Amino acid sequence: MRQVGHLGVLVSTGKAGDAAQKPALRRDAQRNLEKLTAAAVDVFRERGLDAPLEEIAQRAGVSTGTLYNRFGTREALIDAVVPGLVAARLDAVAARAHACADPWQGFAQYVTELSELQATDPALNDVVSRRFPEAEQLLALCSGQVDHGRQIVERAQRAGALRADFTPEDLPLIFWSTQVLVRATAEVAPDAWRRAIGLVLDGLRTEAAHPLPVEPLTPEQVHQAMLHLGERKPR
Amino acid sequence: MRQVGHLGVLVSTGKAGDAAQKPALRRDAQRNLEKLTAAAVDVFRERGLDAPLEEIAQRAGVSTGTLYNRFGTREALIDAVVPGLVAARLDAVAARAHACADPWQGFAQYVTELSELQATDPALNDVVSRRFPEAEQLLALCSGQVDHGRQIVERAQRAGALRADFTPEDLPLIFWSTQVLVRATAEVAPDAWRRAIGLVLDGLRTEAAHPLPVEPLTPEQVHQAMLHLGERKPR
DNA sequence: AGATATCTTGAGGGGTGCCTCAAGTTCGGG
DNA sequence: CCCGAACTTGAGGCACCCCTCAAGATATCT
Repeated sequence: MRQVGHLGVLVSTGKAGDAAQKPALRRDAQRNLEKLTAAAVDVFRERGLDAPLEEIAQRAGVSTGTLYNRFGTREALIDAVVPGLVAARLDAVAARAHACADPWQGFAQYVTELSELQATDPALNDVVSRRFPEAEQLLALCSGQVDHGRQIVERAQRAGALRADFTPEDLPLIFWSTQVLVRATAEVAPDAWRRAIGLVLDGLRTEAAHPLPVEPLTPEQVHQAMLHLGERKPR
Repeated sequence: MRQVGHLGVLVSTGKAGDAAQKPALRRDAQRNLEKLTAAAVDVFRERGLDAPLEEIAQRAGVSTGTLYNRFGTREALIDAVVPGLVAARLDAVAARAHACADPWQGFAQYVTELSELQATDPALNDVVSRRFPEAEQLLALCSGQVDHGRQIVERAQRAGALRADFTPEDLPLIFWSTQVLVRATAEVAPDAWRRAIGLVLDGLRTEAAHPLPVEPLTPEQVHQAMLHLGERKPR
């Protein structure tokens, strides 16, 4: 029973060229793997990261068994596909925010553009508002984005524009709101989220600040909450 | 084929004492109906209005067939049960808001207390953020609540405290946000929503107002959006 | 070409939940 | 006490979706 470990792709778990070289897929298997990742990209973009795996297999022209052979779990597939799908756009948003001369402007633009991505791309929406703990690449990517967010927040606060009691852990609150708003209004008023973001931003300026009733979340609480956000069950 | 119409309860669809008197349930059937509504109250409160009907039947000690005989649809059951479950508390919230001497205070308290109910009671959360178009009683109740909301908003605006470009149709945006926030943080930081509400409220004061990027929703759009909010599917 | 390890298939078993209907049970008036 | 109408039952069909595994197909090495 050779444990191939459902990797197949980028086995670079440690230093390269080590003992356990990649077992080298058979050529047909390699083709299928490519068809699968391509299909996954399409389906995830259209339907979000909860899309039925059966649809991905079908669109790749392959049976679900093959999908499970290649990637053993949904999250492995996500990890193989989604970072490439979202990394560039997320980085670009953070970069544009940093490039903004006015720190408040940079912050506001960051929040707005991220929400815009959420509204446009279901996969990205899931990336921003949920967490897939088995998806290491994606996890790393997210933690990088969290850093960007923190810097953008801190810069706006140093400039005295963003209220001082705001914390980077408050950012997710905003994106969670956008998530549900986008879902609710996508087919009826696809820009409605802009209005909500506008209202919130006005509450984030230093001049607007009134004391807040409770402490911010800890990063760990944010993480836990994001895990819960994917659950299907009412309770 | 006698069309009894899945009513059984309060047939008062039109003027009473008319032709189609209530067919009068058999005594055992009446008992079952009572057990069912009692069970539905419990289950809806614990799990929200999407709770499996099978669980309600089971908790009533009755088969699902009986449940479907009495109420033909989930919404009929909701309509029979939920108004009594929420009306008093919703009215009380609105009344307290009106009773507040300071209009801004009244508005802020209204938003806060409604969110509090959302956080506490899954059934109420669904009532506030979704719409069940077949549930006439409940629909009527909601439209009454909308009126209350509108009055509270307008009073705060007349007092110059609430920004003038806020509309009653913006209220649902807030409650949708609370909905997702409560779901995400219930087990991790059950008061987190208070922080989000605090931030939003600070954006709603007249002094905080900056121009908003898009028009408010129409009441019809709000209605449509609330219909969508219950959907299971990613898309 | 033959042999063998690798890969694919797709039916099938899980689980959740909705809804129905033929057959059996119970009520309650006569 | 009897019988028909009213009521209940619960297995079974449906729809999703997950994941597995024995059997068959295919690539690659010699």
